[in-house]
Amino acid sequence: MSKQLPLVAMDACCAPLAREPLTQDQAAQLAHLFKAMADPVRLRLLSLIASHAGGEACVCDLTDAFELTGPTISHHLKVLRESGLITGERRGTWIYYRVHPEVLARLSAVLTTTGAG
Amino acid sequence: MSKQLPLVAMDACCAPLAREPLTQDQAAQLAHLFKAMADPVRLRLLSLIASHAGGEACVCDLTDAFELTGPTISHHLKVLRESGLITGERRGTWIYYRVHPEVLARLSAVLTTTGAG
DNA sequence: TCCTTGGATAGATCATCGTCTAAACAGTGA
DNA sequence: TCACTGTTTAGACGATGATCTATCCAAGGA
Repeated sequence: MSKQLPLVAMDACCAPLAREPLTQDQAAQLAHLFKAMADPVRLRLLSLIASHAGGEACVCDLTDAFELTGPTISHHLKVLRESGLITGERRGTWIYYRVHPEVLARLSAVLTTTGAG
Repeated sequence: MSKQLPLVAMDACCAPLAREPLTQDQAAQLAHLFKAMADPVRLRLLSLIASHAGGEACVCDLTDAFELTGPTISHHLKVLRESGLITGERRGTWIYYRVHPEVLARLSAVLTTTGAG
């Protein structure tokens, strides 16, 4: 569980899309985040974790929702983790994941169109 | 300028991610949209169009902002168009693009975390 | 009609991504 | 220590995607 720097990098990002053009750096950062969410499995994983009781879910809960092998789920979780969208914490046998709501909120803010006509 | 059905398909989508798990269909639709935005060039294109005076921009305005060939820009615009994020309209010599704010707003709503604890 | 300019399409190439199997690592309990 | 379960890593393979060059289509003016 190492590189979650994108979370920090997001600090600089951004005014709403409809407000002013993105710089190349901002666009690259955002694209990285959107790419992490640009997969049906990862989107469902994210919503499964975010909406789970207590705001966290263990991998065992997640795997059952898909017809995919363990390693594939693990791969997708890694992508989400390295994008800073979720964090994982081991407690005993299981690892529990939870979302970083600030990142989601920031993304939401970038896409907002209200008051930016 | 044909298939912009995703716009319609979005009608069914969705409660905020943190509210309830996405169905497979919803996840697939959203992933399609996020994939369209998961590229720095397309993100900048989108922000350039959305923030341009009058809410629209012609391709000639857009091309200058990138060190890419015309066909490449055209390709990216096509991806955005087919995702329902933008529409193009020819007026005389030039083609003008504008964003579909509802789609952006819907995406923003899906990512919102307020009131979904 | 022909030429010029704005923009899209076709087809190729190279890189990235999603998935798998096999193997390794991390805890738990006997 | 060994065996068992949960999870990640490594490496491979096929599919998808970003970009290019070459070509084509649409509109305007001579």
